[in-house]
Amino acid sequence: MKKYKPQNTGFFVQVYALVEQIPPGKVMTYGQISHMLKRPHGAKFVGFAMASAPDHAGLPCHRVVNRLGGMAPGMIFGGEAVQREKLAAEGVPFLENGRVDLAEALFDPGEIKDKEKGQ
DNA sequence: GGTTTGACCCGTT
DNA sequence: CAACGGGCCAAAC
Repeated sequence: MKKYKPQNTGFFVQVYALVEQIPPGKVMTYGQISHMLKRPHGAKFVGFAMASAPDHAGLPCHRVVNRLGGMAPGMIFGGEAVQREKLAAEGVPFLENGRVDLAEALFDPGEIKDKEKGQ
């Protein structure tokens, strides 16, 4: 019998809710999300949440990048180059070094609070 | 039901 | 300044 109840009190759920609020043309970093959820070193779990992303087909996990603005390895999105095209198609600016321009595309979490609070 | 792996970031040596 | 380890949720075997 599981003594843990993964319902709404899970770290993954909070990540899903946050990533889902990321608007097109914007991106977020694992560290930013983890720090937002009060997890000092939970950046791993944020990435794990993306890898374990269940039926969250509408979850823009491709908008979540690492601290360097790079994308996930392997063919998780069909190819790193593919993810880059997806972000570029949404209006996400890129740098000459092949990384996401976090200075312009980095989504501000404070807007989520204002949005949910305003509603 | 227990152990291991998994898309990372920050602190310390 | 650079490299290595730690951290701790959830699912799969």
